[in-house]
Amino acid sequence: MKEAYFPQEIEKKWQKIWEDKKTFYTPDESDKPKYFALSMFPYPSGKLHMGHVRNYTITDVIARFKKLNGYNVLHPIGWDSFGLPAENAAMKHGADPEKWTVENIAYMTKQLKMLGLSYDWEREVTTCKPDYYKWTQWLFLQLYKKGLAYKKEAAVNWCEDCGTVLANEQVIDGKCWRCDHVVEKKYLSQWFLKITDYAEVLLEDLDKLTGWGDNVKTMQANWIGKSQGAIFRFPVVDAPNGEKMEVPVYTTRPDTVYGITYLVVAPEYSDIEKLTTSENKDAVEAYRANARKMSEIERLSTERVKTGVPLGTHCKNPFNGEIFPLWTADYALAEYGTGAVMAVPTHDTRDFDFAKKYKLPMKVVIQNQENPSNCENEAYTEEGVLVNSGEFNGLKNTEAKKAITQKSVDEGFGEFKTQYRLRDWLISRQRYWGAPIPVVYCDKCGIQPVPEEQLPVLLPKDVDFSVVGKSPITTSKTFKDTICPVCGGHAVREMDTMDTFMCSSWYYLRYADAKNDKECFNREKVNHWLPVDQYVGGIEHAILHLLYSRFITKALRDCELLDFDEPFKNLLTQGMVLKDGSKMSKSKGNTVDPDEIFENYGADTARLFILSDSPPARDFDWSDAGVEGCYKFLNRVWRLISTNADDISLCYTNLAALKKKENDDLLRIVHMSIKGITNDISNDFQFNTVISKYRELVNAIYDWRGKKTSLDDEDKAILSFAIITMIKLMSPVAVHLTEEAWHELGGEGSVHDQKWPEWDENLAKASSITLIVQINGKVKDKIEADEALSQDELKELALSSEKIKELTSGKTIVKTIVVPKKLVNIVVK
RNA sequence: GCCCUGGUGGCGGAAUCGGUAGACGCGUCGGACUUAAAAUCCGGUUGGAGUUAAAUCCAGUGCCAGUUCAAGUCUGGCCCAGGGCACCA
Repeated sequence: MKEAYFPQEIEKKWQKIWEDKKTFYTPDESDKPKYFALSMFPYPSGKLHMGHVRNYTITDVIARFKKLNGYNVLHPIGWDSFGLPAENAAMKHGADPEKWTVENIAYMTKQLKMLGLSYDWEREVTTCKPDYYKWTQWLFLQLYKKGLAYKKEAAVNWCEDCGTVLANEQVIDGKCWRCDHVVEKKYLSQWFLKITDYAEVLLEDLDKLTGWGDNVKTMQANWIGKSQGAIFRFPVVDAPNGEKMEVPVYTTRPDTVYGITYLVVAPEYSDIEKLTTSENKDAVEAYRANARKMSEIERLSTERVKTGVPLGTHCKNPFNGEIFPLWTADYALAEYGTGAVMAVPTHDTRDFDFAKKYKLPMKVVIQNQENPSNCENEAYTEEGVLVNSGEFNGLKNTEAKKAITQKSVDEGFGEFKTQYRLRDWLISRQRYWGAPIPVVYCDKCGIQPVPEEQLPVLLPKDVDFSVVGKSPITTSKTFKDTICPVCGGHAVREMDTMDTFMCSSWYYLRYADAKNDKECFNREKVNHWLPVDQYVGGIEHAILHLLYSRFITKALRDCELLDFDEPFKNLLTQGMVLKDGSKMSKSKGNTVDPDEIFENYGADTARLFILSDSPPARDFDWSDAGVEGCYKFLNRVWRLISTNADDISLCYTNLAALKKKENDDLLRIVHMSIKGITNDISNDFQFNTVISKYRELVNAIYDWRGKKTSLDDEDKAILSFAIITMIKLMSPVAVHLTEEAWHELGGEGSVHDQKWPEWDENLAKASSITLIVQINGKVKDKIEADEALSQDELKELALSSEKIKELTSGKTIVKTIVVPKKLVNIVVK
């Protein structure tokens, strides 16, 4: 065995052998239990960054650990390869997005292989390839048949910079998630998926996800935004055209209904023109025009002073017969509830601000009996008892909610209503580089889905990427015109492509059956491998990808394509990789190129380091000194093996020799290491402590060896056992070094096909215990003791300590607490 | 405003059950080896008091209370940081 550690040489060699021997390929059939370990697949942006390295290393170690523990592990990888950056690069460099994407995938594949990841490359999926997007289109058609995909004209989020619409989930603080450009509203006819049909079950089933962090679950729950309240319909008393009209409102505060003093409709409210008197028409029109011009950010700012104008008409409150005016104000949102709000200034802070500004009347209807408020300076939004509320006076407001709504139901002008904040998922994109939405528009037959046997609807190649202001796909001369599948007449194709999140919301299913060209996946195979046992990825997908995937899984279950309802059993959201306290980014210039690390230190160092300093869920601060430290440690491990190689034999299973040495400290430390490392991995994948335990073990072997001038056979057995076990324990992390060492020591097959070491509970502890002796809870003495001692004997031992005698002399011992094998606490006065 | 997560040395962090606070590493200081350096090895490193040196003592896990023989860990109240949601009626 070479004396020096040359990672670059070893790593290349083994990567090739593993690939040639298909060491990490996964059969579908196996008598072992299955385990599906999955990283969120990458967008092929060009090069791996450290976030990828962290993500894939974590999942890789999990996959390897499970494999060594007897599981048939599925650990695949693929490419989320449709999307705007490819198209932008095409526009900039005149290249084809496909070419750009394929080249990036090739480069990043090389990098992934350099990292030594145990992927089954036979199952690689690439969302931009026709053999994949054919099935994305097919799934869209199934959703369409189920009534879960529909087209409608609506106000949608438009990013001028990206030249496309965005889903609600892709608008962050009024800006585009990808480019940060301010998002505008546009009225367009677009395709939506009915995720709102699943709002309740998406919320409810969060409880089933015991393997997910609360942070992600609450984020999803907030996003779904369930609230319970009532709908009340208020008759209009003076509609200008004499029509009999009513304005429905949604409220979560039916208990305040006697306090209504006006009503607000959103500027986009559908019936607003019919509700405006001729005298007020001009002012209302001007107000609406102004609201249209404002950006979402401006409009939704809570800081902004509220504005509005009266419509001139009035409604009647069926509860008390009061007449109140109608206003329009942009603090009412057209898309939520009914687009109209009943205003109770005394008990809602927004209504209060508005009423103060326009000097609208206020009426207190809820009172805190101990500390009544007249609501002159602020709204009273706490709980209380109803006043000025007719038959409901004296009721607690929590009870009144139900009673008042019930009355509206009985009298026919209201109902109980559950409302969600979640909106349907807009999947149309006015871009080229995506899966074409498989529908055509026939002059006679209207919207027609493309027949399944005609899939895939291929992306045209004859497009001009230099066009501005429209999708490049519209420049194709071959794509647009087609034949109607129903009447055979002329039809035009849908020119929009699908949101890439549609492609990524089912890719994990395809891994179960990646090469199937007859179906999107075989139902049995998908039921066998799914749900994913461990999913690992960034928190930035807490809502977007994870919510969409949950929805698609449930929808496909309802389409009877699979038989489970949650795709990801356990979720680990890994923290960000930081440098100098902030996220690595090109603009900040604080990135570290993985290639350089591979070149200078090797992949094993990179893998070891990225796991070492922080638990996976927390942010990780990159430090060059830390990398250096890990490299030194691997050198130390290598030296330990190479300098002792002659004394190490794989026949360490010479149990007789080991048995004789049961009290050997090293033997015990090895067993403790196996136990500790196994538990740390099993318990939330605490790889940082796993690595400190590697170091402790290595240090202990060095210490033990340093104390021996010569080794007898029993010593050699212990040393062999220690080093071979160390190699196995380190094999999921230092994948190349351990493989090389395994072979140099004469090991058969791959170290990655061995069994994970087991520990002996009796040996996985020190041969004696350190008894802690406390007085009044403070440590005063430590005594080496036999662990077999009884409680009384421990007490005796503690009291016989000279130090303790001295400290307790002249004092009364009130009580003595003995914790077996650990501690004695003497309480004195 | 509501919700989630976190707060421990100079730094990253450790501490299954309430039972030795600071494992392991980084940094740093001192030493060995060397003509010298690198590499490697050994030792110190929470703060304060104390001593020639030690022994030893005191304080200490964001703050304030509480429960307990014993609290980083449990309970109540607060402060700070990060993240999510938010004119959602």
